[in-house]
Amino acid sequence: MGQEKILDFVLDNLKKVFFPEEWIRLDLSVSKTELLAMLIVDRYGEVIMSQISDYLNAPLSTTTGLVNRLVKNGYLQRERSEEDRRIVTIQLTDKGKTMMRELKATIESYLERFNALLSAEERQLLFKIIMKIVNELSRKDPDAENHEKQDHFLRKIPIE
Amino acid sequence: MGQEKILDFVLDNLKKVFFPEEWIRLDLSVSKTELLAMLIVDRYGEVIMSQISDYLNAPLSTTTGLVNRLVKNGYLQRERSEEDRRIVTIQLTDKGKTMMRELKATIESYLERFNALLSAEERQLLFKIIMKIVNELSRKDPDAENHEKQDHFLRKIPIE
DNA sequence: CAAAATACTTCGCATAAGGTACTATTCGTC
DNA sequence: GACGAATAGTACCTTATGCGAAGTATTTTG
Repeated sequence: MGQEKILDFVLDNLKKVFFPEEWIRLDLSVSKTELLAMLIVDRYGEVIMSQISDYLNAPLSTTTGLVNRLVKNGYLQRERSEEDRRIVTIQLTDKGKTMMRELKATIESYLERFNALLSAEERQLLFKIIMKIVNELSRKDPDAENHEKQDHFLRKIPIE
Repeated sequence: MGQEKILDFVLDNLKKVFFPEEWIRLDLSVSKTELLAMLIVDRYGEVIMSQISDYLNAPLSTTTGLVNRLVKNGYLQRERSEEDRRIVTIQLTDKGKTMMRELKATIESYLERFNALLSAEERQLLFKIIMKIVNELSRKDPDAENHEKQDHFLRKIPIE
């Protein structure tokens, strides 16, 4: 397949790239952004509003609205911190925890489906290639530096 | 890397999956949906409103608003068909064509960057793997059948 | 030729996202 | 320990997007 055909292939599949939620069958009751917010809460157990904002690269005003919705719909709960009363901490409710469990189960079933398609060598090489590409992409990312300076958190998961 | 670590890796990168436009540096002056509309116009040269609606899986009322914006901003032009005066045909303006050219150039430069990272064998195997995964994903897609029955268009690009 | 179907548009509403201004609390420093 | 600056959030308002329902114009069909 030549370079031009690859370009055509990419263009024909740009919709899938732009709207992955349509082909990844995660029939979600929350929006993509809401899911990401819940994800970060799930991964840290408890977060503060600013951490969600940082993670989403969104202003606090946006996060307030987002969390309002998730609280109203029973996925998150707010709590005013006692040590620093400016701070509001956010946790998952039981309903929220259940949803995250289901999300993980869905993703795992996808991973298994893909794994089944590939041989051990293919799997390994694919992993290597993905890492190369991820590194290449983050290398030229100007956010990389800006972001490091004043982070509320950001944990790096060491791979391999 | 074990299955669980892969899950963590996926979860940690879910944001990149959900919002690819943030790491694909396509500083766009139009929204994702608008870009997709322009893409389909570009690929067919001239389309009708219903074709855009079909492609976007959106009702015509949505498409009208979308095209209004793109016309107002000078990317598209409307024309009433003479053969069937109910039909409105859409084309790219020069400004729209320029934007699409730039989009393609950007994507090509990404492809080249990735290509440079991979050996010939890696490239080939990656292609094979992508095809396997794309096939697997589309295999279980219920839309696949529904869509075929009454399409305004939909061209399949034969790969390889 | 009248009724149905097609291709769109208009209008009004709902939601999401973000900017600006505001409140409450804590920190810094004198 | 008091007062201004900084921090953490919220409230309010505006804009953009998306869609349903109803309406218009044109073509098809029986």
